[in-house]
Amino acid sequence: MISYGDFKQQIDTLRLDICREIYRQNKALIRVKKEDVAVARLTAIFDRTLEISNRLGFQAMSVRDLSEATGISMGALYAYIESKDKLLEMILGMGRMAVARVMTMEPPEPVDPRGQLRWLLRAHLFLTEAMQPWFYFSYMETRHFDQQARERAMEGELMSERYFADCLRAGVEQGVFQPRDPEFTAALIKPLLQDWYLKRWKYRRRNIDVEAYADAVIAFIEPAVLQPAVTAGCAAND
Amino acid sequence: MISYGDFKQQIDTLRLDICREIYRQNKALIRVKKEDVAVARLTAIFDRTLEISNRLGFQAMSVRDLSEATGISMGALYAYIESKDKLLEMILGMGRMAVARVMTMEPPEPVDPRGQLRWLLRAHLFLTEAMQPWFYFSYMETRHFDQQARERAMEGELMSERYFADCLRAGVEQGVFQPRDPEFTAALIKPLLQDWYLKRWKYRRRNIDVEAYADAVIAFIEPAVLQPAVTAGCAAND
DNA sequence: GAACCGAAAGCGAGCGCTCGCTCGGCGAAC
DNA sequence: GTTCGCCGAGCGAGCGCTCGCTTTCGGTTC
Repeated sequence: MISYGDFKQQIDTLRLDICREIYRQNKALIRVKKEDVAVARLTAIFDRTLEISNRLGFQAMSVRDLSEATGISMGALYAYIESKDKLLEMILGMGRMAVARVMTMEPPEPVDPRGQLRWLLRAHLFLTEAMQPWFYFSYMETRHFDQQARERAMEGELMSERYFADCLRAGVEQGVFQPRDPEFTAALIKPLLQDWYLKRWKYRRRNIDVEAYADAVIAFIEPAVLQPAVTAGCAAND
Repeated sequence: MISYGDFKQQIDTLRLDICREIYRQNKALIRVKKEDVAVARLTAIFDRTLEISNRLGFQAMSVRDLSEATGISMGALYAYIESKDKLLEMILGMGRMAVARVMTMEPPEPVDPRGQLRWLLRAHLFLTEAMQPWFYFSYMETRHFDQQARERAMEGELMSERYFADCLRAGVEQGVFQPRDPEFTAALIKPLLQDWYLKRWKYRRRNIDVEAYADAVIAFIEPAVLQPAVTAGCAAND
């Protein structure tokens, strides 16, 4: 099973690639021609935006705040972003791309439903840990988005539930999991994963890292989904 | 066990009392003297504020929006609220009072840990259902509060976890619950309860009401906390 | 290497607008 | 007639964004 450290490294490489791709997509609107400079500054703009927004909210962040935080003047900022709204769109696009790429990574080897559930849980937690600012931002700002962006966010939520529901259904068919409503169970799993990036302070003050949290969540979920006969064994072995 | 309908009625009565109390507390700052008029309008101001804020965010709600929604002119509004910030404080105070009063309601009769856990879960869900706009507001706006209000919100979160942790600890001592870290388990229960008021759209589109959600959460949690021997019986009986 | 030049990138005061909030005037009620 | 409550135009501040100007960069000429 992949460790968080390895995972984090992959994500960090991915992030720069994605920023570069966003630059190329929006080349027509960005007035800065030298790609390396532009990508580096765009990345900084995104990072600072997430940081300030997650403290104050995106609306409450003024472009002057962002200018001060990045060290880029007002005028120069608008050479990189078309408007504050488009900045938000670019940031959302960046996160969606990252999620899409990670989710198409296959689990290391074909596994049984229980192993697959564990892999799914860990992968989700690791991803949201590596990109915590983005996930927090996306969760908290959803209601300020325009309709299209809100629908995309809801679809994202439902899609990730589908991964879990599919896995649960497969487990039920193989007799490994209890025959509970898989959609509902998946819906209950989601907030357990989201709590990790929404209330970091709670776990940080208890010195719980993402690996420990993953273990605890798995131990919490499995008794509810595994057939009772298997449950006892599970509770005992970690 | 109390039904949601009964519970909701109690809360509705409580709400008016609390608005009246808030009026009396802030009498010095409110320029309107006739109590009945003032309380009625204050209640309307709170309701409309929650409604607009939960759609757009509190910051994005302009006082002009609120004036239009309540039918009270700008000038008159400021006869009821000292400032937009104080309005936020009053609303937070209202919710805190309601929570405090409900939480001091005793469970109908002394029960075993398992029954008490069920009662706690249902009471929490019913409360957040009856006052969903407030809980949603409080959750989403926390980061915009000043430090004191933020600390109060965090304390509220931790306090409600403590209820669950205490209950779990009692169950462990009596041999009913598994000897897991009660604080951590309580921390995982919290997001399951919060999902109900944070993502209503998800459950509404599946026609799941608060009673059904409570049942599902109980069925999901109990296998994780009950001793395995008892677990099998639980999974079978609802 | 120095001097020069056009293009690229950066700068920040200022624009129009909306925000939270105020205040002088006004009608209704006792 | 005095009091109470309501009204909405108007205030300074701060917002997103622009634009005329300056600085920096990279190549060319002597």
